[in-house]
Amino acid sequence: MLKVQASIAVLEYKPNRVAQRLRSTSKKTKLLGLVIPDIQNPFFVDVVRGVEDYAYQNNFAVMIGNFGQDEKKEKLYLDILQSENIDGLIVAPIHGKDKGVENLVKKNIPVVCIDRGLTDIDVDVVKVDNEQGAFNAIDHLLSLGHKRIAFISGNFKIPTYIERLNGYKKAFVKHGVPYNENLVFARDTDYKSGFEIANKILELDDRPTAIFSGNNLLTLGALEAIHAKSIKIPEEISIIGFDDMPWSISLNPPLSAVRQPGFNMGRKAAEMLYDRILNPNSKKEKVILETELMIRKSTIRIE
Amino acid sequence: MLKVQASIAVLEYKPNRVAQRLRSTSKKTKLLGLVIPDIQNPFFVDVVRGVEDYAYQNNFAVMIGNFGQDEKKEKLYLDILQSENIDGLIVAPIHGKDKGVENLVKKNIPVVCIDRGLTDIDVDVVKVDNEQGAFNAIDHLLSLGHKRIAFISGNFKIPTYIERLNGYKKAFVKHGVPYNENLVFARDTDYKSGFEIANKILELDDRPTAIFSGNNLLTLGALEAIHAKSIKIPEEISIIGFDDMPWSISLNPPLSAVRQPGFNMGRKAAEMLYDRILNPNSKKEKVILETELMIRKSTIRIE
DNA sequence: ATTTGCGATGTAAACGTTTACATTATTCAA
DNA sequence: TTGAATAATGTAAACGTTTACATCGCAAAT
Repeated sequence: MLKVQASIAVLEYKPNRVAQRLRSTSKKTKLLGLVIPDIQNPFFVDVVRGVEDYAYQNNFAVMIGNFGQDEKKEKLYLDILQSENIDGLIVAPIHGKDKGVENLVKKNIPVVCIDRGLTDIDVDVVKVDNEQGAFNAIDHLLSLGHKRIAFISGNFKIPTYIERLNGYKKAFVKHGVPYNENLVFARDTDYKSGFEIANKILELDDRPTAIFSGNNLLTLGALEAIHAKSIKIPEEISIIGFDDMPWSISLNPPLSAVRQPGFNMGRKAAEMLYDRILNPNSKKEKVILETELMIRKSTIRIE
Repeated sequence: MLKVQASIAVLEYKPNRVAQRLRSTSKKTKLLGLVIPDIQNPFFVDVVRGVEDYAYQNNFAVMIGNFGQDEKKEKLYLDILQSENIDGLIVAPIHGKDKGVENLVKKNIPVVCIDRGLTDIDVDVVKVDNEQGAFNAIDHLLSLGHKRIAFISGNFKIPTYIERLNGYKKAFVKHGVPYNENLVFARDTDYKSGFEIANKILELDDRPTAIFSGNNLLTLGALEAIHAKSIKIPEEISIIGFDDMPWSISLNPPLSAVRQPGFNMGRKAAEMLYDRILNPNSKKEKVILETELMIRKSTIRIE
């Protein structure tokens, strides 16, 4: 063994990553940024795990920022990560015209968007076929005879929810059922919104026979509202949610849901980011993954 | 306005955090490390949110490592964070004799332990009264007339689970019911373990009338196993879990649980870490927070 | 007008690496 | 044994700050 190598071993020398990152020009410093809207949402936890899985295998460290749909907070994390000299960034932009993310792309910092793309600029993105996923859910409900189907959505500034709304509408068209815009409600993407919107829906004069909720947390909030009013699922109201969870089967009742492959999305995004770092000028890639409709016990046929 | 200040504003100059961190001696660089066992566990997500909440308010960035109870992975993250020149670290050590964490403490790097302490060394820690929490759960079950109460635990190398076991035993003593060690099962802390152990329990000749599960994920796994066998909760078996979740009320049935204040634990840990950074030689602090017993519908009196 | 005081600006070294090159040591063939 | 080739080691500058100190400019006081 060489003398230098031997000393490295003896002294347990570990290079200082800060100094490395400061000096290094070749992108070998190995730090990824990951900026997500809501770490309480199990879907994004899966994404984080996917990213982290790839990062770990490839000796990257990951710096995570959770912005909770707060635009200021997102901006701060973007600034921080940039001034941390990250090699690249995986981000779910707060909305389709996110200037903060746009700027990073323009500065030629490797960026891949996850769950949602950017409308005004060409960027790598890995997402799910939201329109098809929502279509499948509503198609299922309509096939079961439901006509009044409420949609608890997140904010329509987020492209994901626009796409899900499109799928929702398309299914109505297919079944020749008129679409009623009074039945779509959009607010935040958290538990509380789901709870509150569901309460409003349940108090409607002509109560819908089914609810389609736009994400994990909205579903869970809606469930609490329904149970609080002792309304029976699925006998009195059907519900199907976007996003599946490992424990969906243990909910009351076992929840029908549109499954997104969160872990794979995260992993794929990390892979793509790695490619982008190595190859900054290659064509931007759009990866659209499939959803899967999980039919369990929260949806039922009505006459 | 001064000329220099003016130029800073005009050019939108943002200091490079990497260079700052490299040079700075005063601990003003503002980077915290956070190392947790399982980001899929909603309890730790709450902890992360608490830490992040404090960090955001105080302009710290947080670098998160999720080690999934993999000792090598934990070691790697500890090394990485150290060579990132973090100002301090919040960590849930993989077990009570975690040499990696011990070393950091010895090197005088500010460390606060969360959820679990270290047995061989004096360190700041914020945790919950696990013994009391488990005692309350088992006391509740025994008061309801249960005598055969299985315990689905995590690995007993983790101090948390030893403490929970102690609470379990203590409750038996109080009620004068003999404690049966064949009813305590310890493996990993994840969903799968909960599922598998519950399966084993449910196939026991003299099937327990109640289950106490050691964490969130174990509970959820156990629920799936019970439902898969179409065993009715609470009529045929009662279950109570350590860790509450926002959606516990929407589980089938609404879950009785021992609530831990995860968010507050995270926040408190971040505060303590900040103090420790500012004041490296002050006396180490132990903060023990209270749990709360949430009685819902998964536990029932038997004759 | 000159001095004093203090805020603003300037300067150089240092943090621990990488980069690019120069130098020294070792190996192997002739 | 010599020389060439190659491996190992040495050197200096640079990355973008902070630190500590020196200098400058300007207002108020003399």
